[in-house]
Amino acid sequence: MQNLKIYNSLSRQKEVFEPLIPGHVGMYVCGPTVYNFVHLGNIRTFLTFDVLYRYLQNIGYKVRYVRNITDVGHLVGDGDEGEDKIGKMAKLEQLEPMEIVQRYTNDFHQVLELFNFLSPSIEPSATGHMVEQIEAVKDLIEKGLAYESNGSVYFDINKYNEAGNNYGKLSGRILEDLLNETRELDGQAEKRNPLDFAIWKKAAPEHIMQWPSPWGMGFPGWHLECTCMSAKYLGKQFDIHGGGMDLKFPHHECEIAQGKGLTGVEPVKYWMHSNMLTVNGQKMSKSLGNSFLPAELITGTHPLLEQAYSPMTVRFFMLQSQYRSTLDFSNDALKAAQKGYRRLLNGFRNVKNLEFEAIENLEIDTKKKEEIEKAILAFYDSMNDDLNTAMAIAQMFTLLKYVNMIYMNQLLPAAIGQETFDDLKSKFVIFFADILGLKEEEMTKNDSMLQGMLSLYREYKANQQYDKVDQIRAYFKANSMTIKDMKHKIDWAWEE
RNA sequence: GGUCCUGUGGCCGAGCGGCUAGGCAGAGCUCUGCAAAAGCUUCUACAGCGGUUCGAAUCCGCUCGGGACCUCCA
Repeated sequence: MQNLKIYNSLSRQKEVFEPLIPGHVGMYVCGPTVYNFVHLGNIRTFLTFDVLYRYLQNIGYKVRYVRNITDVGHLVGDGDEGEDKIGKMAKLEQLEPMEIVQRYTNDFHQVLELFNFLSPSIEPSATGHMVEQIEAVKDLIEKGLAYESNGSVYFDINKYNEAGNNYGKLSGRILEDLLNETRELDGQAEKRNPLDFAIWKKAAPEHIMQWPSPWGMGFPGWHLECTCMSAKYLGKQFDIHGGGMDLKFPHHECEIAQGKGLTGVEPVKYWMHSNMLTVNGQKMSKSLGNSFLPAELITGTHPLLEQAYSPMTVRFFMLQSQYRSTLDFSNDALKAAQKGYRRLLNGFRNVKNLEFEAIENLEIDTKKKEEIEKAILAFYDSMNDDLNTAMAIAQMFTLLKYVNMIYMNQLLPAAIGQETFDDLKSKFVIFFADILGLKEEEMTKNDSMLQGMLSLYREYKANQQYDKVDQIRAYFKANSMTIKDMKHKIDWAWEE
């Protein structure tokens, strides 16, 4: 098996993953700003890192996964004079800011559960780390990398670069270009350089979220929280930092500058960025009005949706592409994913009940045995190749073929040997549930009732009462199920 | 305008110098009361034009199309 390789945005190439501390991984992912519902585009990013988290653990790493909640400091609009997002919603909805935060944090957690995301090890919030952030601002001023101006504090990019750093290296920006493109924004007069960014903002009296600081009442800049919280829980240097592609600049660029400025060392070893979810070729975003909320998806109520899709269908759909590619959302693609997912799911339900039966003098089918073993290895190789879940799923379908053949009595377990059989059985479950994080969703289902229906079916069929037989099939179909009428037994499956 | 990514069969989507990815849809076969399920077989590809190479979907150039970022964004 190969080593895990990760595409590092910093070097722009795939690198062999070597954690700073052998056997341990520190991973930080930018969480949501909880001022509104998370949409499907957000979910794609969290999915990428959920799978990474699962996979790292599965191959034996002890992982500390930190994902923050941004509950202050993220401004609305282009300028630094914009309103705080939480504060704005609080005014609109006439709620206490913390009510807004709580409401959307709760929603976020429900959504994560719906899509079967594992909880991070630590989920810190920006407002819970005000002391750390104020200390960091003080520290940066002392180091000469930040300056106060009219109650706000700005990070001094020129000073930072003079000290031998390179602001812009992550996103490939050139300082001069950035300067030429600087827009006319309010508050620029306070800055020594238009590119300097706020690490502490003075709050206007009517601003509802503000804290006392050595520079007066104010609130921290958006980029600062991630720097402080990642350093606090993962150390001044840690392994993986993830987030959506659209956070690369300026957010992650600023994080590097703050981290390096504070500690003198490169804060992150591997930067990972997941690509955007698009709708008709355009980035899904709230401002374009083409974003779906999870609730709209499950009920199928959004105008762009032809039907409802379950969370696992969506999870599977997203996993069929590689995280660094854009993924286009469409009804046709979702429908295809639904069928594929249910087929795999039926295999997952069946594989657990397969049992090995030794048969003497049965010749081993070497070709099949080898193909199974090859597919299992290929699954790991695919995951190791920068989390190529699309390719990993292709291997799952190869394995599914054999699961089905055994289940249908078309292949005897003994023909592939006990070892390969056991491996097929255990790995299929691990791949499906533990690594890809798929699961059986609760549809209307009652096992003992189903078994009763199936025994009636069997009886009617034996008596050749085909009208009754067809009737039972219709009941199943009405519940998204289908009867599998096989030579050796009768069973049911989710309709694909 | 600057920086970068991208264009694969009916649809989605991997691959990124030689080896049929895969899923969905279509066609045929086996099984079946008829079906369904499952297995088997099978049809459609690499935007266009040049170049490099023994060999290119994969590298290079140009043209055309799509997209992202450039202080809201996952």
